Amino acid sequence: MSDTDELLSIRAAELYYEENQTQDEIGVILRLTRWKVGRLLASAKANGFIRIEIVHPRARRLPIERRLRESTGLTDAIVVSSAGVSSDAELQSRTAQAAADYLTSLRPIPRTLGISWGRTLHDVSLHLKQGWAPGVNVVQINGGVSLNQRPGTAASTAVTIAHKADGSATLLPCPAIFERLETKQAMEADRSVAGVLALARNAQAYLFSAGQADADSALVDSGYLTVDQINDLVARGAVGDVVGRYIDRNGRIVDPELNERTVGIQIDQLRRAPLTIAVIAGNSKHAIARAVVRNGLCTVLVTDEDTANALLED
Amino acid sequence: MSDTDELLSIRAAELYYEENQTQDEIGVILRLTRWKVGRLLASAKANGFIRIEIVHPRARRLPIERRLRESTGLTDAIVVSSAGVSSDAELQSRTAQAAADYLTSLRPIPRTLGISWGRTLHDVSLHLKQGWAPGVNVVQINGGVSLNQRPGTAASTAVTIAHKADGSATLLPCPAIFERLETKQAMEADRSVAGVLALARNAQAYLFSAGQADADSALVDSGYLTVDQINDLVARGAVGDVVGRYIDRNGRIVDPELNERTVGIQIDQLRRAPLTIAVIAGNSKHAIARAVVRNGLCTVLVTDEDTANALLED
DNA sequence: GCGATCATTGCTCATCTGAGCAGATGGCTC
DNA sequence: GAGCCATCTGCTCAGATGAGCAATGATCGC
Repeated sequence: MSDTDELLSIRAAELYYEENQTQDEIGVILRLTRWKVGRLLASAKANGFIRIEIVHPRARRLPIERRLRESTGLTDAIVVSSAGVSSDAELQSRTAQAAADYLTSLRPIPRTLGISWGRTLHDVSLHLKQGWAPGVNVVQINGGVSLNQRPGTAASTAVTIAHKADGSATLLPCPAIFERLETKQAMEADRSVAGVLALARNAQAYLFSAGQADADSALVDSGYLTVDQINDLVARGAVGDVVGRYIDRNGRIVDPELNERTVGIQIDQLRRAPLTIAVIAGNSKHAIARAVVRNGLCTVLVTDEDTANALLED
Repeated sequence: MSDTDELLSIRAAELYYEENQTQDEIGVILRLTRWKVGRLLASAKANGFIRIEIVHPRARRLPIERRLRESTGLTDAIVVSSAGVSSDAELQSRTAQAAADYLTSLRPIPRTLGISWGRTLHDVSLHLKQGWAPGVNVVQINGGVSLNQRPGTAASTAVTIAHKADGSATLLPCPAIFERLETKQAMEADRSVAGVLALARNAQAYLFSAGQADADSALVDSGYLTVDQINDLVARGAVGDVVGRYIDRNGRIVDPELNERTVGIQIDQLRRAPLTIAVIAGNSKHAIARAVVRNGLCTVLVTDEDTANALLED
């Protein structure tokens, strides 16, 4: 397009979008036919001079969602807009809200829903509305009686989600990671735990988040791992954890021995499940999000715009 | 609007603006009539959820221009968009470009144009296109043979503007500020200077910028004033200078003695002139811009979006 | 419970707008 | 300078959209 046409297209856009003039009226002002004005406006759009943003906490980015689905093979992708977001906390809250919306609109409604725990899922549980589903059995899929007392523990998340669905919660009453393998095996052999794990393995759908591998991890917070241990995992290639298990960028378990001492369903069970919803948001989680998506650990991803764009850049 | 309607309006907006669906198609997806969809979209706009920005160096903000005209009584206001601008320099360049555009489209074309000098006007002179007007006599309206050698001096600005209009430049060959009043009076009495000043007083239009009152001022740069003097002026209420004369927020001369030693047309001559174009941009110039506009020192203001909004906040 | 009032809904109609097409325009080659 | 190709322009026509209006439904005071 010529230089003067470009300038004209900007003048036309000002009159059209800011002054709400019709293309006809603009034509009179700029001494052009209305068809020329229409073409100028189209070219302004095509050149990216017109930026339309939906500024709202619940806004999603459908084009990015589509590109994500196409490029990754996800069955579904939910991408929340980061327009007008100032803090990472706000972004995570928006994403949790979107996950809650997605769960609510899910059809068919899963009879049993396996969930992990953490700050993100706790946030999702808070955003769900009372009666979001008519009865769902929520099953905890990895251990996690928090060692310290804070809101957002595994139990409260599961109970809240189940309660709001007028359903029941089945808790996994044991730590996330045992110090000794024998204790863990003994625990798993116990009927109460084995029954929950069996239920967890047969859940119709899974909802989980993922943590980045750093000192802020919920597993460190809860006292299961030390910062030193995390640093060691990172040195060995860990990008983050999924259901308490640390994986590298290729989706492989970083420390098999540690993995053995971790209670909960295996990564491979997620990989085989038909409906696994990952909720991962925030700038620090790009790496783990990439590992989860690239290695088929989820079929549905709920995330934020920036993380999604990072995934698309591959 | 109800909460669910608000959410629906966002969903509709996503489909309409990001996916280019028709309101009819959206109606099918959201199980609404197309009229409902239209109303939802209208309400999303009315609530400010839809933000449309024109991202282009030449983009202007017509609604802000209109509000400025209405609230200040300016005969014209040109406001350049600051969308996508990263530096103050870029903003000033855009504004200079807009001023050049305004000059070019000015009708009737002024036979004599009085101009001040400074970085901004130099920038304007560079953005003018060869042949922007068919002959204009450009007259310098305040003294300013720069004491050091840099591009952007008073003379080169006037000559460039005149040259590009295939016109002539009349320079005011004397300093901006004299140290002694007697020298200044003697100079003004000289035919060569007096003639230029008479021409300057009778210009059909004026084009000038304004400087903020701080150490970055062009008058300090050029060696006419020291930083200490500026600080003193600021302490006495100065917000900036217009054609070399420092004024306070009420448009009054801050230091009459200094003013007497300053060569050029008086502030009051600007106030009386029928067409005075002020070009003022940048975050540091909000105060002086306010002083210029509120006190009727210009009839046309060319500025940036942020400065304009600052003016509107009064 | 009942009417009055006000917001909401579905509709008609006029206007606005984009797709597609034929003719005009303007370089470019030979 | 003739002819050709690509681009641009103005147009028709159909689809998309907003304004305005009557019907419907909700809400409130009595």
